[in-house]
Amino acid sequence: MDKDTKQALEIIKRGSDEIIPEDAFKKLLTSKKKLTVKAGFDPTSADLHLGHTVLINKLKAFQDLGHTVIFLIGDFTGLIGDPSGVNETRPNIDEKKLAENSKTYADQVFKILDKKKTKIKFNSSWFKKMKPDEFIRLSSIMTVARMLERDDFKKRYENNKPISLHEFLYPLVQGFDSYALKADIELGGTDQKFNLLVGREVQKHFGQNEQVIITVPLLEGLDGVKKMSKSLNNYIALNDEPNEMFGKIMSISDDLMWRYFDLLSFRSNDEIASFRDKVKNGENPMTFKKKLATEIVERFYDRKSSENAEIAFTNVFSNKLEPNEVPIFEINETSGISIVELLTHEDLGNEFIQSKSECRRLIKQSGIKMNNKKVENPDLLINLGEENYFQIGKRKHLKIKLVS
RNA sequence: GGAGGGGUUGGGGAGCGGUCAAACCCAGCUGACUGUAAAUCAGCCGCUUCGGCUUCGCAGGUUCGAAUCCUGCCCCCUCCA
Repeated sequence: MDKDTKQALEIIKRGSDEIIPEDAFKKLLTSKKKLTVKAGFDPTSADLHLGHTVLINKLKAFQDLGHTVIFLIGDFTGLIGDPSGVNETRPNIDEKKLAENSKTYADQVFKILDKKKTKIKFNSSWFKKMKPDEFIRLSSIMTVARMLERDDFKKRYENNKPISLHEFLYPLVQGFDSYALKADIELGGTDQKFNLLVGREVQKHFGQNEQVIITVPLLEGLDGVKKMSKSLNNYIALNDEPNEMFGKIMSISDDLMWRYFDLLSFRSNDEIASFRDKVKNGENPMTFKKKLATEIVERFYDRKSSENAEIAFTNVFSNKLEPNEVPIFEINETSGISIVELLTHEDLGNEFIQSKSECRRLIKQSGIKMNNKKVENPDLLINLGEENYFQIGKRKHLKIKLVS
């Protein structure tokens, strides 16, 4: 194996979980052939988050090595919903929604991938044409017993949780995509392993070379334990505002930070190793967490935004300064009102405090500051003409002017 | 078609005539500590004019009193065929 091939192998291996079969992969690399690398995404929800980008980053690595990347939008598979790792049936989604999501997906992905070098495909384009008899023949490749071997299905079956018939079709449909695209390599999350392997079987069944599969780990969410997902609300969305994105990254634990470095940063292995050393020798991990946050915000926005986000973060949280941009609200009343009434005023909506009960609770727990002073009396009267600066907890800041 | 099981506050899941706004766990929120860390600890976690009020799939009913019993309806699951 020559030096370039070796290096390529190393790049692809970083952060990857499994390469199956690895020998076949090495052979592919050695052949110097331009490889077709496929990864599929179901546009089942509108927003991508950083967890999804682990895979996209890997695609980018292939792209940078000169291979052909196919970004497959599962607008057909989306009708099924991938059962992988899921404990219950996914709801079906209507086609219109899928189309909308597909578009946002593509937009977000090309903040990482080079659009010109990427092929976008929709699997509806071949499945819509497929005749029912062909589809049935496809489904005959798999057996029910095989499907029930899968952990997720097995558990559901044992626990008397429903498994819908269409969920069995998912791996086959995904596998057929590989055949339709003549994929040499397919990437997926570790939870996709079964589906990816079925792809090999489908290709074999139709007399095609079997793809090599590469799995990448699922990124843990902000809690550091469960996988990042929207439904667990532990995610960083690609379209989170720069300050928010920065703040969320800063809130992860030190341990998790290294995981994020490995899977999300484009820094070299050597550089990351040197960061680790420095922390081990007593440097503040925050320094490096900021580097990570800056790199990622810059990837999805630009240099300026990421710098501003860092400054804003340091001001508000380290130096406890008032943020630069505090929203100001003007509220009309005929006379002075209590602080509870003010903060729960309908003109503020539900963004800050949900109810008067919650507001009183917060005051009791010393969670509300007015003009940097702890509020202790829920009946505190705010007079007409006053403009006050409120902090609700650590994160919510606002100014309210009471006028007649 | 038949037989069972079930729908409880964001999720999971107790409760099975009063002591229930409803155990417990998770998530979330606030405070202390900090590097907005994480971990930990403490408190909170339906609404309220703090008297109460509205909640336990929906609609009725029995009772002094129901999430708990009865009737009907809707929804979900499993098994047999």
